[in-house]
Amino acid sequence: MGWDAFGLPAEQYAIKTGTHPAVTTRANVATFRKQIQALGFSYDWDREVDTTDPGYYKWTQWIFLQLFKRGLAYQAEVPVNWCPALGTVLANEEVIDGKSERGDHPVVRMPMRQWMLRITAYAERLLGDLEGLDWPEGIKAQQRTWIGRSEGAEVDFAIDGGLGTLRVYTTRPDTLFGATYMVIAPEHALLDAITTEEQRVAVQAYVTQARSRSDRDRTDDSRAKTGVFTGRMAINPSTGAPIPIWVADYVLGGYGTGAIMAVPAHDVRDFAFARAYGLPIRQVVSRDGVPQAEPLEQALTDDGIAIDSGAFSGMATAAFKVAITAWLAEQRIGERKVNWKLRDWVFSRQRYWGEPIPIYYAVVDSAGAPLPAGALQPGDVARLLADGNVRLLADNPIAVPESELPLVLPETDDFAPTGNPEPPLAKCHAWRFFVQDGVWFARETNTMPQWAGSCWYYLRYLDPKNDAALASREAIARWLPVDLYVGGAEHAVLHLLYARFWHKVLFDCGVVQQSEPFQRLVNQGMILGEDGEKMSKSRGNVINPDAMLQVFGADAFRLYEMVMGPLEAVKPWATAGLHGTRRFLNRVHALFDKPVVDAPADDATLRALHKTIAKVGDDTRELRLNTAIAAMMSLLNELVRMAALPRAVAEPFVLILAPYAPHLAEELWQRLGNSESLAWQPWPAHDPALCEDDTVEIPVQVNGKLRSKLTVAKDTPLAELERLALADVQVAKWTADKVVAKVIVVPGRMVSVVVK
RNA sequence: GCCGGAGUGGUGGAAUGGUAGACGCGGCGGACUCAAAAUCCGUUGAGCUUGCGCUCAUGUGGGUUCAAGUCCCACCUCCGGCACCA
Repeated sequence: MGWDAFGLPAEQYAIKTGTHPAVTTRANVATFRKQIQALGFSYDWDREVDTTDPGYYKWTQWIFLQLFKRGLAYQAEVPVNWCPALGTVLANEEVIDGKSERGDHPVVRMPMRQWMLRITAYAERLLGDLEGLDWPEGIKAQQRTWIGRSEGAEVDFAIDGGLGTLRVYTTRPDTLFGATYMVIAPEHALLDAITTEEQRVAVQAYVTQARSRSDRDRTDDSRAKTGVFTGRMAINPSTGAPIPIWVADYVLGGYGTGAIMAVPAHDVRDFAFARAYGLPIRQVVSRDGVPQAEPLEQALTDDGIAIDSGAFSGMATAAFKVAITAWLAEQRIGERKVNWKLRDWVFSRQRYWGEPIPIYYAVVDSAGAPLPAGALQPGDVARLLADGNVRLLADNPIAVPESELPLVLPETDDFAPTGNPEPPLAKCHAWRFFVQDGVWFARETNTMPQWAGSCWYYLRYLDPKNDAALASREAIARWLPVDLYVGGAEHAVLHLLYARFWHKVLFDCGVVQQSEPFQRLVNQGMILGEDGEKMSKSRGNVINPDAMLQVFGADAFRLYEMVMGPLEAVKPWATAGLHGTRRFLNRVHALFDKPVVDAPADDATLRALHKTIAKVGDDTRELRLNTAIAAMMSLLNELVRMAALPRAVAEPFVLILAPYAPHLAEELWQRLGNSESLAWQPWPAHDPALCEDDTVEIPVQVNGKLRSKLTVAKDTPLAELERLALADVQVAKWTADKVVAKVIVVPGRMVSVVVK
């Protein structure tokens, strides 16, 4: 059991009430632990972990240092959501339509120094290794989309006026002849240089407007595309034709080169833009070598046959791509290029309640000289820093030695925002500033995001008390990889991608021996409210497990959750269904009021028992918990008919029931005279011979319709089955004045007669 | 729009290409009870016959097959995810 207890909710509650997040966390953990224990899960509580425990986050920090040493953790200027009114930086989910979720205050995007993790360095492996994983196709597909590999080419376009070249990325280099204009993103570095004097005012106005637009607005597909001509022309290298360079925010600064060649005839976005601004549209791909009638209704984005493309005309798209990429390389104006949508991971948060990042910086004066210890106190250094008399060597981060981990979060009662974009830890002067070798240093004040602790917790389960390593080599060798990971689909990309990334880094560090952490993944479906809608307080359809436990008991509750339907399915709660599982348990209990006898069970009962043992075993392994329970219900329906209960039936029945209804099963086990818990009993064995019946019912079809059933010995020969089928009274009615054309006999299964 | 998943009785859901509706919930009838609840027994897809039976039925329309809920093609609806990524 693990508590992922750092993060926003505890911190926000702390700011609101003044209660330290550690206190809230402790109380919440105690409540949850009690609830979970009441359900009777077989967790190994000796392996309980808590991401906020310094003994745990020591290793979260240790992993960060490994990332840092490998150049996978670095600093960059990244925009954050700064809310002046609240005096704090907000997470993306706290910002709605450019306003803070709390209080509806304006939020501005401002650049800030952040720690980043270079997950992009692992993009290729994160994509490729999905192949071998036993995961739901949907999750794999989501990860592939998120990683977003695309193949294409980069191409240089000469800018008119001797301004050098503008490089674009395209996945359709074969449409180069159809590029009739170019677009660069508003944040493109060359925009200023490209813009002509006549257009400068218009372009600057557009850029300002684009910047104020939230990401959400910018990516709203339904919004009409906007843009402004920069005044500058470029040269299409394939045709030599001058084409205008526009600036438009439908081109993203952060992807590819931040500039595109626009081919309106063969790209829906370029088509819409060209239409809106009256730009030329030139067809260069056709379905069959013949251009479509103009004006075009829409862009033709499919592959096809090149037209009007110089020497390349007539080529199929795939071949053309190869040919033109080679030509571009030859001309030294382009090359093949693979691009990824995946971005590096912003790894710092301006929060108190998270793992401190184990990094510090030298404090230097305006001349760059170290600040000697002197008689200064940490508070004095803070003041010097605030007044600009000293600064931090932010470009030279220094790792906290591993031997000094954990770097513990300072005790404080002031975890409120600082009122400026600095994290709350900046206010903990005595923690932040320290003297080493006679000069001052300052610690990093950003903390890690909540993902950090949950990225690797499965490793800590292996060896949760180990103080010398995150887990011993023996424990890692013994347990990994995780053979079954059950989790919600909401973690499809972020958590599962981050965890895979860290695991691969640890693999490269030699800490773990497999490159993937979770071999098999199953997504349990969400339980909806009784109204079929997502449970939510505002909707008032929330089911409180505690109340259900009170009324129906833990076993009935567990059983109901399992019998509702397939584990993966999203399904609505129905309290009425709980009556069914409770009734089942009552009936099991009543069954044991019958005398338990040592006499052997009759053949039919024995067969039913063994079939059930086999089915419950198979279904449990395959996580078909609903049908496993149904099978036990069926068996019970047989057993209640008996006057006495043979021990040889009662004991295995209790044992297969135990994983599903442990409380009742344990009680019945004791009533059977056992003093030791059934937890130490092996799964009961089933006799395959008893799982097959001697006589079977064979359906007989005539022309595909069921007409009769034969009850015959299991191993009745084919010829005999055919004879019996044709002799059957019911079958004869349908074959009477017809010709039997064919008889298909599937032994033990079915007889199918075809008549004409 | 793209990707993934799902459409089966009144209802939750079962069904290696081989007897559609297992097992529940609910309903109906009966037993017990003064009565109700609980419990137990029976019954329960629709329709026709109320006889042995027959016809229809797994979102829609085609197809493959002796045989299709299951496989193939086209489409509809719902859920989840992504979405100006060139």
